[in-house]
Amino acid sequence: MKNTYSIKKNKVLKYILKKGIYNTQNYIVVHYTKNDINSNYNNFAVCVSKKNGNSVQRNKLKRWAREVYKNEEDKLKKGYNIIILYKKTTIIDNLNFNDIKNDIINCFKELKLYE
RNA sequence: AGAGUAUUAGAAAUAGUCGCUUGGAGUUUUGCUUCAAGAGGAAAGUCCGGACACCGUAGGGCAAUGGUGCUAGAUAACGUCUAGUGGGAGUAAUCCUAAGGAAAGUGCAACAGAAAAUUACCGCCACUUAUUGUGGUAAGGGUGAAAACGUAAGGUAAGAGCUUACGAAAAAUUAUGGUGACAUAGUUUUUGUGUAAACCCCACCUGGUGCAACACCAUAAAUAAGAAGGUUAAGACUGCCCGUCAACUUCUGUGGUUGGUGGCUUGAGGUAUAUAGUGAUAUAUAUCCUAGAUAAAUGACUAUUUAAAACAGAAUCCGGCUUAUAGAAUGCUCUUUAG
RNA sequence: UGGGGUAUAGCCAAGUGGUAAGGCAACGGACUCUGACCCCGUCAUUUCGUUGGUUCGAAUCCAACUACCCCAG
Repeated sequence: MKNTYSIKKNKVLKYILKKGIYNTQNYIVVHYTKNDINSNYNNFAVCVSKKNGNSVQRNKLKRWAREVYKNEEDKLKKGYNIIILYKKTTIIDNLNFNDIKNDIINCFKELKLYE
């Protein structure tokens, strides 16, 4: 992930979740806003709730989301803050990597984040 | 066939594409290339014990609080472990055991029952004023979770460890064995309810906070005080000059916002062999260096083969305990059946 | 990372070793022309989050576990 930075401040996350535009799929919610500056980079974060399982399953969900973002990074527009949320009802037992991948790609398409 | 116990490992291999963290080397310069390494038996719960750091303390002791509680040993230490003793479960292998003191003192023991610790309701016996009385007695009845050693004989007015025989338990003491807990045997005395996971007594241990500890670097706002400087259109002493104060600038300091670095992984380490020991473990020699992230790395996909497989993710480190755990493998032991 | 607390009927909640008070709700009855208020009665029953232990006896004492909540920074 060359041109992205991770979001570290709690204030920024809350601002994006309040003011941002979002779209939902079966397992995933994506929020985004524009950056203040006309910049060449994106800010990115993944959130997994504690209701989604124990730490192994949460870690795996995070890795999947980061993997999808890494593969789709070059096609995206620049200058946005993006957050990927998992819904509280998603459980890892019935899921594959491809389900998550299709969800995220559909979200990005609906939000018109592709160039 | 069934059971017990101890230990081991806890998905693997090949090829390809993309990618993360740390370290080394190279190039070049802050990027790239290449090489190597990269989660567990419980990393979990945070239930104990330590290392380490800071605070407190001259050094030590007593008390309080809290904890532990058979013996000997191991260990840095422990509430842990090993080997035993006593008690309990099991045909057995084997397993379980907070297991000091109730004869230091206090408290409690509902209902029932006469009585829950020096007790007498019914009853038995004697005397009698002949009964709804006095005295003796605790064998029998009944209550209860628990009732003042058990059985038999003697004895007696009736009875009673009152006496005797056999047996049970406790205390003291002697002898033998054992490092010791304790065991065996004998003598004397006694038959004194239960509860300490109720207070308590006895013995031993115990200062507090915790890596978000702590150290260093840079840094925001406001600023007591001190030192130096000497700038001015400027305030005061003072009308002017010098000077001093104030103000100004810089530094120290105070204050503690934000970010970073260290602490951070070579250690009560691992592996192998030998020796000592029943064992936990210890000693010696040789050899090896095996995660160190910071919103948190160790991953994703494709193809082939075996397999269909759990519980589960390091966060300062170490020794234990407890809890979760698919299907397996290996060693030893016991019981039953058949040959 | 460290520390603390709670769990009792559908809901709220008392109960400090001797067999679980009370209120709301629910159900049944009574009153009323009908409904509400009022009145009477029933409802924890192998049982106090789960498991095990101490005790004659445990919601209560002890240990381990589960779920939820709070605090410091």
